[in-house]
Amino acid sequence: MAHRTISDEEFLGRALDLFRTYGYEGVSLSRLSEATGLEKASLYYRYPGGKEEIVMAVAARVVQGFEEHLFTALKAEGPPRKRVMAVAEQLRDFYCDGSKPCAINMLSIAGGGEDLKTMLRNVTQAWLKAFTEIARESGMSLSLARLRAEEAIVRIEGSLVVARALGDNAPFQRTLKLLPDLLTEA
Amino acid sequence: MAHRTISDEEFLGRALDLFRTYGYEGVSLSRLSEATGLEKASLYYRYPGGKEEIVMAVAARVVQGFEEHLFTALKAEGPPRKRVMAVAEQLRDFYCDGSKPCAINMLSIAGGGEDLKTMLRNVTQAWLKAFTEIARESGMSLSLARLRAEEAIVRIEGSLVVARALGDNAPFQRTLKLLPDLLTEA
DNA sequence: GTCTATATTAAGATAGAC
DNA sequence: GTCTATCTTAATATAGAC
Repeated sequence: MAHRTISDEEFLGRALDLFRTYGYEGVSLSRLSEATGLEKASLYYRYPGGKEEIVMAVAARVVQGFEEHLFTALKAEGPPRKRVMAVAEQLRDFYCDGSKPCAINMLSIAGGGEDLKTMLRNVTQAWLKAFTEIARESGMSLSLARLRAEEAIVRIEGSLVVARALGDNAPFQRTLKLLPDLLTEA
Repeated sequence: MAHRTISDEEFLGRALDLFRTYGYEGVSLSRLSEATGLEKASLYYRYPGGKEEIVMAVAARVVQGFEEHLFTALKAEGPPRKRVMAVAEQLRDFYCDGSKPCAINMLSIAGGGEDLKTMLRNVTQAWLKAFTEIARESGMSLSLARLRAEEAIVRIEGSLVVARALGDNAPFQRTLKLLPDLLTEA
Protein backbone atom coordinates (compact mmCIF):
# COMPACT_ATOMS: atom_id res chain seq x y z
CA MET A 1 0.00 0.00 0.00
CA ALA A 2 1.20 3.51 -0.77
CA HIS A 3 2.03 6.17 1.80
CA ARG A 4 -0.96 6.94 3.92
CA THR A 5 -1.16 9.79 6.32
CA ILE A 6 -3.48 11.08 8.96
CA SER A 7 -3.44 14.29 11.00
CA ASP A 8 -2.48 14.13 14.66
CA GLU A 9 -5.98 15.41 15.46
CA GLU A 10 -7.66 12.61 13.56
CA PHE A 11 -5.19 10.02 14.85
CA LEU A 12 -5.83 10.93 18.48
CA GLY A 13 -9.58 10.94 17.92
CA ARG A 14 -9.53 7.38 16.64
CA ALA A 15 -7.11 6.30 19.35
CA LEU A 16 -9.38 7.80 22.02
CA ASP A 17 -12.27 5.86 20.60
CA LEU A 18 -10.28 2.63 20.95
CA PHE A 19 -9.00 3.32 24.46
CA ARG A 20 -12.37 4.37 25.88
CA THR A 21 -13.95 1.25 24.36
CA TYR A 22 -11.35 -1.44 25.11
CA GLY A 23 -9.29 0.09 27.93
CA TYR A 24 -5.52 0.46 28.00
CA GLU A 25 -4.74 -3.27 28.06
CA GLY A 26 -7.32 -4.04 25.40
CA VAL A 27 -5.72 -1.78 22.80
CA SER A 28 -2.81 -3.26 20.85
CA LEU A 29 -0.58 -1.51 18.36
CA SER A 30 -2.06 -3.73 15.66
CA ARG A 31 -5.51 -2.45 16.58
CA LEU A 32 -4.25 1.14 16.53
CA SER A 33 -2.57 0.50 13.20
CA GLU A 34 -5.75 -0.93 11.70
CA ALA A 35 -7.93 1.90 13.04
CA THR A 36 -5.66 4.70 11.84
CA GLY A 37 -4.19 3.29 8.63
CA LEU A 38 -0.63 3.77 9.88
CA GLU A 39 1.79 0.86 10.10
CA LYS A 40 3.23 0.04 13.50
CA ALA A 41 6.66 1.42 12.60
CA SER A 42 4.99 4.75 11.77
CA LEU A 43 3.29 4.78 15.16
CA TYR A 44 6.73 4.44 16.75
CA TYR A 45 8.03 7.25 14.57
CA ARG A 46 5.30 9.59 15.85
CA TYR A 47 5.30 8.24 19.39
CA PRO A 48 8.73 6.70 20.17
CA GLY A 49 7.47 5.67 23.61
CA GLY A 50 4.92 3.33 22.03
CA LYS A 51 1.53 2.63 23.54
CA GLU A 52 2.35 4.39 26.78
CA GLU A 53 3.18 7.62 24.98
CA ILE A 54 0.10 7.30 22.77
CA VAL A 55 -2.24 6.87 25.71
CA MET A 56 -0.70 9.92 27.38
CA ALA A 57 -1.33 11.99 24.24
CA VAL A 58 -4.91 10.67 24.18
CA ALA A 59 -5.37 11.64 27.83
CA ALA A 60 -3.98 15.10 27.12
CA ARG A 61 -6.52 15.44 24.33
CA VAL A 62 -9.29 14.47 26.74
CA VAL A 63 -8.14 17.16 29.15
CA GLN A 64 -8.06 19.65 26.29
CA GLY A 65 -11.59 18.62 25.30
CA PHE A 66 -12.84 19.27 28.81
CA GLU A 67 -11.28 22.72 28.77
CA GLU A 68 -12.47 23.66 25.29
CA HIS A 69 -15.99 22.34 25.52
CA LEU A 70 -17.20 21.82 29.08
CA PHE A 71 -15.38 24.51 30.99
CA THR A 72 -15.88 27.07 28.23
CA ALA A 73 -19.63 26.42 28.19
CA LEU A 74 -19.75 26.75 31.98
CA LYS A 75 -18.06 30.16 31.92
CA ALA A 76 -20.06 31.56 29.01
CA GLU A 77 -22.57 34.42 29.15
CA GLY A 78 -26.11 34.04 30.42
CA PRO A 79 -27.92 32.56 33.42
CA PRO A 80 -26.33 29.52 35.14
CA ARG A 81 -29.22 27.24 34.26
CA LYS A 82 -28.82 27.91 30.54
CA ARG A 83 -25.11 27.26 30.78
CA VAL A 84 -25.70 23.94 32.51
CA MET A 85 -28.11 23.00 29.75
CA ALA A 86 -25.40 23.77 27.21
CA VAL A 87 -22.99 21.60 29.20
CA ALA A 88 -25.51 18.76 29.16
CA GLU A 89 -25.57 18.96 25.36
CA GLN A 90 -21.78 18.82 25.25
CA LEU A 91 -21.87 15.72 27.44
CA ARG A 92 -24.56 14.11 25.30
CA ASP A 93 -22.34 14.69 22.32
CA PHE A 94 -19.11 13.45 23.92
CA TYR A 95 -20.74 10.29 25.25
CA CYS A 96 -22.79 9.76 22.08
CA ASP A 97 -26.08 9.86 23.96
CA GLY A 98 -24.75 7.35 26.51
CA SER A 99 -23.48 4.72 24.11
CA LYS A 100 -19.77 5.42 24.55
CA PRO A 101 -17.88 4.78 27.80
CA CYS A 102 -16.19 7.54 29.77
CA ALA A 103 -12.46 7.84 29.10
CA ILE A 104 -11.82 8.64 32.76
CA ASN A 105 -13.40 5.36 33.80
CA MET A 106 -11.67 3.29 31.13
CA LEU A 107 -8.21 4.82 31.41
CA SER A 108 -8.12 4.71 35.21
CA ILE A 109 -8.18 0.92 35.08
CA ALA A 110 -5.04 -0.60 36.57
CA GLY A 111 -2.35 -1.18 33.93
CA GLY A 112 -1.72 2.38 32.82
CA GLY A 113 1.25 4.22 34.30
CA GLU A 114 1.47 6.65 37.21
CA ASP A 115 1.58 9.77 35.01
CA LEU A 116 -1.69 8.73 33.40
CA LYS A 117 -3.37 8.35 36.77
CA THR A 118 -2.16 11.80 37.76
CA MET A 119 -3.65 13.37 34.62
CA LEU A 120 -6.97 11.65 35.23
CA ARG A 121 -7.04 12.73 38.87
CA ASN A 122 -6.32 16.31 37.85
CA VAL A 123 -8.99 16.49 35.17
CA THR A 124 -11.55 14.95 37.54
CA GLN A 125 -10.68 17.54 40.19
CA ALA A 126 -10.97 20.32 37.60
CA TRP A 127 -14.37 18.96 36.59
CA LEU A 128 -15.49 18.96 40.24
CA LYS A 129 -14.23 22.51 40.66
CA ALA A 130 -16.03 23.75 37.54
CA PHE A 131 -19.35 22.18 38.63
CA THR A 132 -18.88 23.55 42.16
CA GLU A 133 -18.43 27.06 40.78
CA ILE A 134 -21.61 27.03 38.72
CA ALA A 135 -23.54 25.69 41.71
CA ARG A 136 -22.15 28.48 43.86
CA GLU A 137 -23.16 31.03 41.23
CA SER A 138 -26.68 29.66 41.55
CA GLY A 139 -26.68 30.68 45.20
CA MET A 140 -25.71 27.49 47.02
CA SER A 141 -23.42 27.36 50.03
CA LEU A 142 -19.91 26.10 49.33
CA SER A 143 -20.54 22.78 51.06
CA LEU A 144 -23.83 22.14 49.23
CA ALA A 145 -22.27 23.20 45.92
CA ARG A 146 -19.44 20.72 46.43
CA LEU A 147 -21.85 17.91 47.22
CA ARG A 148 -23.98 18.67 44.18
CA ALA A 149 -20.95 18.83 41.90
CA GLU A 150 -19.79 15.45 43.14
CA GLU A 151 -23.28 14.02 42.80
CA ALA A 152 -23.52 15.26 39.21
CA ILE A 153 -20.25 13.64 38.15
CA VAL A 154 -21.01 10.47 40.10
CA ARG A 155 -24.38 10.18 38.35
CA ILE A 156 -22.92 10.85 34.91
CA GLU A 157 -20.23 8.19 35.39
CA GLY A 158 -22.59 5.73 37.03
CA SER A 159 -25.32 6.09 34.47
CA LEU A 160 -22.80 5.37 31.71
CA VAL A 161 -21.79 2.15 33.49
CA VAL A 162 -25.39 1.09 34.09
CA ALA A 163 -26.37 1.98 30.52
CA ARG A 164 -23.57 -0.21 29.19
CA ALA A 165 -24.43 -3.11 31.51
CA LEU A 166 -28.12 -2.95 30.57
CA GLY A 167 -27.60 -2.18 26.89
CA ASP A 168 -30.00 0.74 27.31
CA ASN A 169 -29.02 4.42 27.29
CA ALA A 170 -32.09 5.64 29.16
CA PRO A 171 -30.33 5.96 32.55
CA PHE A 172 -27.77 8.32 31.02
CA GLN A 173 -30.44 10.38 29.33
CA ARG A 174 -32.40 10.68 32.59
CA THR A 175 -29.22 11.86 34.32
CA LEU A 176 -28.62 14.58 31.75
CA LYS A 177 -32.19 15.77 32.07
CA LEU A 178 -31.89 16.37 35.79
CA LEU A 179 -28.48 18.03 35.56
CA PRO A 180 -29.82 21.63 35.45
CA ASP A 181 -31.87 21.15 38.64
CA LEU A 182 -29.03 19.35 40.35
CA LEU A 183 -26.52 22.13 39.75
CA THR A 184 -28.68 25.23 39.93
CA GLU A 185 -31.62 24.55 42.29
CA ALA A 186 -30.98 24.62 46.02
CA MET B 1 7.82 -27.16 42.79
CA ALA B 2 5.62 -29.96 44.17
CA HIS B 3 1.91 -30.38 43.53
CA ARG B 4 -0.01 -27.36 44.71
CA THR B 5 -3.73 -27.17 44.97
CA ILE B 6 -6.40 -24.63 45.66
CA SER B 7 -10.15 -24.97 46.14
CA ASP B 8 -12.48 -23.80 43.39
CA GLU B 9 -13.90 -21.29 45.87
CA GLU B 10 -10.48 -19.80 46.59
CA PHE B 11 -9.47 -19.93 42.94
CA LEU B 12 -12.53 -18.00 41.79
CA GLY B 13 -12.08 -15.46 44.56
CA ARG B 14 -8.57 -14.66 43.41
CA ALA B 15 -9.60 -14.67 39.76
CA LEU B 16 -12.44 -12.24 40.52
CA ASP B 17 -9.96 -9.95 42.22
CA LEU B 18 -7.82 -9.93 39.08
CA PHE B 19 -10.68 -9.43 36.62
CA ARG B 20 -12.32 -6.59 38.57
CA THR B 21 -8.95 -4.88 38.87
CA TYR B 22 -7.48 -5.34 35.38
CA GLY B 23 -10.54 -6.12 33.23
CA TYR B 24 -10.93 -9.08 30.90
CA GLU B 25 -8.20 -8.09 28.46
CA GLY B 26 -5.80 -7.16 31.26
CA VAL B 27 -5.83 -10.63 32.83
CA SER B 28 -3.50 -13.18 31.24
CA LEU B 29 -3.25 -16.86 32.06
CA SER B 30 0.25 -16.18 33.40
CA ARG B 31 -1.24 -13.65 35.80
CA LEU B 32 -3.93 -16.11 36.83
CA SER B 33 -1.30 -18.79 37.26
CA GLU B 34 0.84 -16.55 39.45
CA ALA B 35 -2.10 -15.40 41.57
CA THR B 36 -3.47 -18.89 42.19
CA GLY B 37 -0.32 -21.02 42.30
CA LEU B 38 -1.61 -23.29 39.51
CA GLU B 39 0.37 -23.78 36.31
CA LYS B 40 -1.32 -22.85 33.05
CA ALA B 41 -1.84 -26.47 32.05
CA SER B 42 -3.74 -27.00 35.32
CA LEU B 43 -5.96 -24.03 34.56
CA TYR B 44 -6.86 -25.69 31.26
CA TYR B 45 -7.55 -28.96 33.08
CA ARG B 46 -10.08 -27.20 35.34
CA TYR B 47 -11.40 -24.86 32.65
CA PRO B 48 -10.86 -26.44 29.20
CA GLY B 49 -12.30 -23.33 27.57
CA GLY B 50 -9.43 -21.21 28.90
CA LYS B 51 -9.82 -17.58 29.94
CA GLU B 52 -13.29 -17.30 28.46
CA GLU B 53 -14.55 -20.19 30.58
CA ILE B 54 -12.78 -18.82 33.67
CA VAL B 55 -14.34 -15.39 33.33
CA MET B 56 -17.77 -16.98 32.93
CA ALA B 57 -17.23 -18.94 36.17
CA VAL B 58 -16.13 -15.73 37.85
CA ALA B 59 -19.24 -13.93 36.60
CA ALA B 60 -21.41 -16.79 37.85
CA ARG B 61 -19.78 -16.41 41.25
CA VAL B 62 -20.56 -12.69 41.22
CA VAL B 63 -24.21 -13.47 40.46
CA GLN B 64 -24.20 -16.02 43.28
CA GLY B 65 -22.69 -13.40 45.62
CA PHE B 66 -25.48 -10.97 44.77
CA GLU B 67 -28.07 -13.60 45.52
CA GLU B 68 -26.49 -14.85 48.75
CA HIS B 69 -25.58 -11.52 50.25
CA LEU B 70 -27.50 -8.60 48.75
CA PHE B 71 -30.81 -10.14 47.87
CA THR B 72 -30.92 -12.21 51.05
CA ALA B 73 -30.34 -9.12 53.19
CA LEU B 74 -33.07 -7.28 51.29
CA LYS B 75 -35.64 -10.01 51.95
CA ALA B 76 -34.74 -10.55 55.63
CA GLU B 77 -36.95 -9.77 58.64
CA GLY B 78 -37.41 -6.29 60.02
CA PRO B 79 -38.25 -2.80 58.77
CA PRO B 80 -37.12 -1.88 55.22
CA ARG B 81 -34.76 0.82 56.45
CA LYS B 82 -32.83 -1.63 58.63
CA ARG B 83 -32.57 -4.03 55.73
CA VAL B 84 -31.18 -1.33 53.45
CA MET B 85 -28.61 -0.51 56.13
CA ALA B 86 -27.59 -4.16 56.16
CA VAL B 87 -27.30 -4.08 52.36
CA ALA B 88 -25.07 -1.01 52.60
CA GLU B 89 -22.75 -2.96 54.88
CA GLN B 90 -22.63 -5.83 52.40
CA LEU B 91 -21.74 -3.36 49.66
CA ARG B 92 -19.06 -1.73 51.80
CA ASP B 93 -17.59 -5.16 52.31
CA PHE B 94 -17.75 -6.28 48.68
CA TYR B 95 -16.21 -3.06 47.40
CA CYS B 96 -13.69 -2.88 50.27
CA ASP B 97 -14.95 0.52 51.39
CA GLY B 98 -14.74 1.83 47.84
CA SER B 99 -11.21 0.78 47.03
CA LYS B 100 -12.09 -2.11 44.71
CA PRO B 101 -13.78 -1.63 41.32
CA CYS B 102 -17.19 -3.08 40.50
CA ALA B 103 -17.06 -6.36 38.59
CA ILE B 104 -20.09 -5.32 36.51
CA ASN B 105 -18.25 -2.23 35.31
CA MET B 106 -14.98 -4.01 34.62
CA LEU B 107 -16.39 -7.13 32.98
CA SER B 108 -18.80 -5.23 30.73
CA ILE B 109 -15.86 -3.66 28.92
CA ALA B 110 -15.74 -4.66 25.26
CA GLY B 111 -13.64 -7.79 24.69
CA GLY B 112 -15.60 -10.32 26.73
CA GLY B 113 -18.02 -12.56 24.87
CA GLU B 114 -21.76 -12.30 24.32
CA ASP B 115 -22.67 -14.79 27.07
CA LEU B 116 -20.76 -12.69 29.58
CA LYS B 117 -22.65 -9.56 28.58
CA THR B 118 -25.93 -11.42 28.98
CA MET B 119 -25.03 -12.53 32.52
CA LEU B 120 -24.07 -8.99 33.48
CA ARG B 121 -27.25 -7.56 32.03
CA ASN B 122 -29.31 -10.12 33.93
CA VAL B 123 -27.62 -9.50 37.28
CA THR B 124 -27.98 -5.74 36.83
CA GLN B 125 -31.67 -6.15 36.07
CA ALA B 126 -32.07 -8.39 39.13
CA TRP B 127 -30.32 -5.76 41.24
CA LEU B 128 -32.68 -3.09 39.91
CA LYS B 129 -35.65 -5.31 40.65
CA ALA B 130 -34.52 -6.02 44.21
CA PHE B 131 -33.99 -2.32 44.98
CA THR B 132 -37.34 -1.46 43.37
CA GLU B 133 -39.10 -3.96 45.62
CA ILE B 134 -37.66 -2.57 48.86
CA ALA B 135 -38.57 0.94 47.76
CA ARG B 136 -42.14 -0.20 47.04
CA GLU B 137 -42.30 -1.83 50.47
CA SER B 138 -41.41 1.57 51.90
CA GLY B 139 -44.55 2.98 50.38
CA MET B 140 -43.37 4.50 47.10
CA SER B 141 -45.28 4.35 43.84
CA LEU B 142 -43.95 1.88 41.29
CA SER B 143 -42.57 4.61 39.06
CA LEU B 144 -40.81 6.42 41.92
CA ALA B 145 -39.48 3.14 43.30
CA ARG B 146 -38.00 2.29 39.90
CA LEU B 147 -36.35 5.69 39.60
CA ARG B 148 -34.89 5.45 43.09
CA ALA B 149 -33.58 1.93 42.48
CA GLU B 150 -31.85 3.11 39.32
CA GLU B 151 -30.49 6.17 41.07
CA ALA B 152 -29.07 4.02 43.88
CA ILE B 153 -27.22 1.69 41.52
CA VAL B 154 -26.08 4.57 39.32
CA ARG B 155 -24.65 6.35 42.35
CA ILE B 156 -22.94 3.24 43.68
CA GLU B 157 -21.29 2.56 40.31
CA GLY B 158 -20.46 6.20 39.68
CA SER B 159 -19.00 6.82 43.10
CA LEU B 160 -16.69 3.81 42.64
CA VAL B 161 -15.45 5.29 39.35
CA VAL B 162 -14.97 8.75 40.83
CA ALA B 163 -13.28 7.34 43.93
CA ARG B 164 -10.82 5.46 41.74
CA ALA B 165 -10.11 8.48 39.55
CA LEU B 166 -9.56 10.74 42.57
CA GLY B 167 -7.74 8.16 44.68
CA ASP B 168 -10.17 8.97 47.50
CA ASN B 169 -12.96 6.69 48.72
CA ALA B 170 -15.05 9.45 50.30
CA PRO B 171 -17.54 9.69 47.38
CA PHE B 172 -18.37 5.99 47.77
CA GLN B 173 -18.77 6.31 51.52
CA ARG B 174 -21.09 9.30 51.11
CA THR B 175 -23.17 7.29 48.64
CA LEU B 176 -23.56 4.39 51.07
CA LYS B 177 -24.59 6.77 53.84
CA LEU B 178 -27.47 8.15 51.83
CA LEU B 179 -28.66 4.78 50.57
CA PRO B 180 -31.28 4.23 53.33
CA ASP B 181 -32.96 7.58 52.65
CA LEU B 182 -32.79 7.06 48.91
CA LEU B 183 -34.54 3.68 48.99
CA THR B 184 -36.96 4.12 51.88
CA GLU B 185 -37.94 7.82 52.11
CA ALA B 186 -40.44 9.19 49.64
C1' DG C 1 7.44 10.32 7.30
C1' DT C 2 5.85 5.91 6.02
C1' DC C 3 6.83 1.53 4.58
C1' DT C 4 8.43 -3.83 4.67
C1' DA C 5 10.82 -7.01 7.17
C1' DT C 6 12.30 -8.94 11.29
C1' DA C 7 13.71 -9.57 16.12
C1' DT C 8 12.06 -10.49 20.81
C1' DT C 9 9.00 -11.35 24.25
C1' DA C 10 4.50 -12.78 26.03
C1' DA C 11 -0.05 -14.88 25.39
C1' DG C 12 -3.15 -18.66 24.45
C1' DA C 13 -3.20 -23.56 24.08
C1' DT C 14 -1.85 -28.67 24.03
C1' DA C 15 0.93 -33.22 24.82
C1' DG C 16 2.48 -36.28 27.73
C1' DA C 17 5.13 -37.55 32.20
C1' DC C 18 4.14 -38.42 36.92
C1' DG D 1 -4.98 -33.40 39.12
C1' DT D 2 -0.79 -31.01 38.57
C1' DC D 3 3.41 -30.68 36.46
C1' DT D 4 7.27 -29.62 32.61
C1' DA D 5 7.95 -28.86 28.00
C1' DT D 6 6.58 -27.17 23.75
C1' DC D 7 3.78 -25.24 19.97
C1' DT D 8 1.47 -21.33 17.69
C1' DT D 9 -0.03 -16.96 17.47
C1' DA D 10 0.01 -12.19 18.66
C1' DA D 11 2.29 -8.25 21.02
C1' DT D 12 5.95 -4.84 21.61
C1' DA D 13 9.75 -2.93 19.40
C1' DT D 14 13.58 -1.91 15.97
C1' DA D 15 16.38 -1.73 11.39
C1' DG D 16 16.77 -0.11 7.18
C1' DA D 17 14.72 0.77 2.34
C1' DC D 18 12.26 4.32 -0.08
